[in-house]
Amino acid sequence: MPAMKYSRQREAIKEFLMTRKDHPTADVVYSNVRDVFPNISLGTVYRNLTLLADIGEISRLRLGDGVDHFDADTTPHYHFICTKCGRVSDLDIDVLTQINDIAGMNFNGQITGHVTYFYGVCGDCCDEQHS
Amino acid sequence: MPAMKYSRQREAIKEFLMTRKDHPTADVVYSNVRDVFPNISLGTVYRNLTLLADIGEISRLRLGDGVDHFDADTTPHYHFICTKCGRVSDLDIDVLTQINDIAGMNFNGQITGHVTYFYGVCGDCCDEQHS
DNA sequence: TTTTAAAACAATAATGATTACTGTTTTTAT
DNA sequence: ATAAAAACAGTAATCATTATTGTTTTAAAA
Repeated sequence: MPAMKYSRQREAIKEFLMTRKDHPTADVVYSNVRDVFPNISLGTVYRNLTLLADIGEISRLRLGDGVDHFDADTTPHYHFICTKCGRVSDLDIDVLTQINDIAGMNFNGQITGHVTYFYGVCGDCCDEQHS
Repeated sequence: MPAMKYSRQREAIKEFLMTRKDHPTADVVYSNVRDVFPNISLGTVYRNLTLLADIGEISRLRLGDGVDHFDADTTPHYHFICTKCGRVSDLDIDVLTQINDIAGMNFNGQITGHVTYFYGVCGDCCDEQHS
């Protein structure tokens, strides 16, 4: 495990991510951090996102849309994906630890966690349907 | 929507999938169907898996490991992924419709469904730890 | 049973997200 | 200041998947 050295690029990536709660993808991070570091490369963005995720400072979301999303909020919480506009948002509910136990009934093995995301139509897209 | 014509390759793909309950990936399907159709191409496998999924005869699973898995069992059910060996297995529990309602509290929008998969250590890998 | 149009095929090229490589620059500890 | 290690930019490679193309199957009509 190589010791981690400070880097201005990594700080900028983390800082950008903290300003957003829409769980951007790597290339959204890239195009935004480019405002501060015009020469930053996409590889650097990916490497640092992976690094930050590995040490637990951010989390990587796989929401089944083929692209990784990143979140500066590492506290366990659930996400919602709008099937109309694709937007990702946080849900304000407690973690459903009890479903691990439910799933563990009639199962030979140990269940330690789960990944869940909810889908449907977001508030904005609901409004559009009525206009 | 083009009319679907019969194809022996598609039938073989569906038939292979029905013999397996470990949710194989496209290239596992490919290498197995090749025993019957040595000239079948990977593109044909992908095209037919997508086609079968689109008409609801099979389902496509995105389990966050970067590879699509396929399942001939289209009845709604949950999956478990072993963090040791990567094996995917079915869970025998009812669908947790109530968690959609829980998630919908304090949320501005309509929640119509969820995707959940559980992880942990499967029975076989648990056994290995004690030997 | 030929004919014919559409769908499916095999082969292969292209795409898109992500990771790996390479030679140069930063960081940080001596 | 020096030097070793980490990080960088730039770019090439990888991997899963999708698209293209010219040929073969299918299925239905002539």
